[in-house]
Amino acid sequence: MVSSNVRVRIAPSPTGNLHVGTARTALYNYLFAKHHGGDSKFIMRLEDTDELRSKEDFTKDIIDGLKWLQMHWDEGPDVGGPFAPYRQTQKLDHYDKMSKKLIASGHAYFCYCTPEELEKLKEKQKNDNQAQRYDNRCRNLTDEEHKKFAEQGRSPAIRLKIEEPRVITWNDMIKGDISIDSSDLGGDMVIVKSNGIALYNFAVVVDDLDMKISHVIRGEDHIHNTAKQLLLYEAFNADIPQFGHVALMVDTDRHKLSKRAHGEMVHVDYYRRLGYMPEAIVNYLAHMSWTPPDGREIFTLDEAAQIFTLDRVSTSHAVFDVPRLNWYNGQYIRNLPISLITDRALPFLQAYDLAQYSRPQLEEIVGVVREGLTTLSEVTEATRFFFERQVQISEELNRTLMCTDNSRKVLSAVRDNMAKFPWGDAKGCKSVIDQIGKELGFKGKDLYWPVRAALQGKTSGPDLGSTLAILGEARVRSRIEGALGLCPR
RNA sequence: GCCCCCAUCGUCUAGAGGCCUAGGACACAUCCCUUUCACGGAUGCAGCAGGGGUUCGAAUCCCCUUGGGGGUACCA
Repeated sequence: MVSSNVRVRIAPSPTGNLHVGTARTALYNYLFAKHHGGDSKFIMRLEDTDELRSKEDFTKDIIDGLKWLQMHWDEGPDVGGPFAPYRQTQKLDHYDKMSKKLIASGHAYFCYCTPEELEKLKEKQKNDNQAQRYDNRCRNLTDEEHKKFAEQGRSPAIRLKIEEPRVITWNDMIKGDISIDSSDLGGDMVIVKSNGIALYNFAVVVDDLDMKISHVIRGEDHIHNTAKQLLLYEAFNADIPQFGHVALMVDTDRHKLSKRAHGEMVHVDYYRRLGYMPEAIVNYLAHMSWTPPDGREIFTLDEAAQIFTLDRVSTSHAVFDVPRLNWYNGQYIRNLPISLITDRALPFLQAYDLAQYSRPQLEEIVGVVREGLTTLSEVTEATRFFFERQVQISEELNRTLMCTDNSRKVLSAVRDNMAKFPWGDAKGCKSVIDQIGKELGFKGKDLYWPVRAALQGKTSGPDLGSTLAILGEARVRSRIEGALGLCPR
């Protein structure tokens, strides 16, 4: 808890569902703010100026997803705040006003070039083997020329003058000194489109200024944007925030994680549906490019916030590795309170008749299978035999195991000793089976497998004593009798 | 093409000149525990991209090469 007044933001654009990369960037901003404590604020802002691709469904997915991951913001489109609105499409007039200021101060100008003209310019540059960029041709239009274009009915875009050459430098909080030459920025940049809508780089700067953002932590795909945005801060003669660029997450082929190439696996919602724990996702994402000083692997959001610093964020790409995420998920499934895991498992058990068990029994059921789960969606299959009236025993198992004389002896003995089982007591039930084994002279597989198969429909699964204890007398009796009936003499 | 960023086991990383015969975790393999599957425990496998410097000493600093990634829009 060093200094207060840190104001950071996550600014997703609702052009797709919540991306794991966005989640990680949000996480680093969140941790940074929480680490500084005091009056520090984590802000959520929607960058929806791309009217073609933005959708309300995506907005909902992003907000829900981030909240599900437990990253709560202090200001945002849904909770408001002192610098509302937090949605760019609601600030279009404001951007317009701000752009006119830059024109008045001589930093920006109207550009009447049509897309066709620009295309032609590029074509020519390409043929001449020159770098493709805007040639600043509208920068010094005379009043007469302005009039002429206006009379032709052309509506102008607004461009920011970019002085060339000059070096733009900043000390990146993650990467250290970065410098970019203004000549490599592609010429005077458009800040407002000819349809009057502000462009990304401009809207971002205006918003970050409006919202008094102190630190900008984002993906390194924004490094050149930062150079452009720095020019805008200068034009506004405003204080410049600190910038930090996090290396991207890539796939096993080392390409940027994208919806196009990877489909749903880049979306947080995909993992949510599969039954991943938000705690595990956050832990995994945090640990991806940041390591705590003490090297621990498992930590909560709060614990991470205590010790999070940007100087421990990695400068190089990280491969998004699902097996590792799975390991984290398994850890949390095993160690979070059983009542919580049961709550989360319930949606995956809706196909079953849950009323046949009490809540404590349901917790026991989830408790005995959780050890083997990677994702919670697997709980459906893992617990099937607890709920279904009839257990399916395969042809083969039937032939090779169930219909042998030995198995029939074991099962008959279990049926005849039903009264001896202390239902509800796993250890007690187990010892009754052992007792039966002793009397029959069976042990190991010979003893356990027939019972296991009769009750679970398979020879591997959760602990046998627990299974008996939870199933209870009625279910055990009917399953044992069912199994005996499968191979009548 | 041009610009920028990056470079330690297959993967995530520790490492800020001697503590490194390079540590941990995931994955994988073997063993132990165990009626089974898992869990857990133990062990093993495996890495400083290459080449030059600087230095008594380099994974760590500098340069080059190579490789990888990102950016080059009136998208965000």
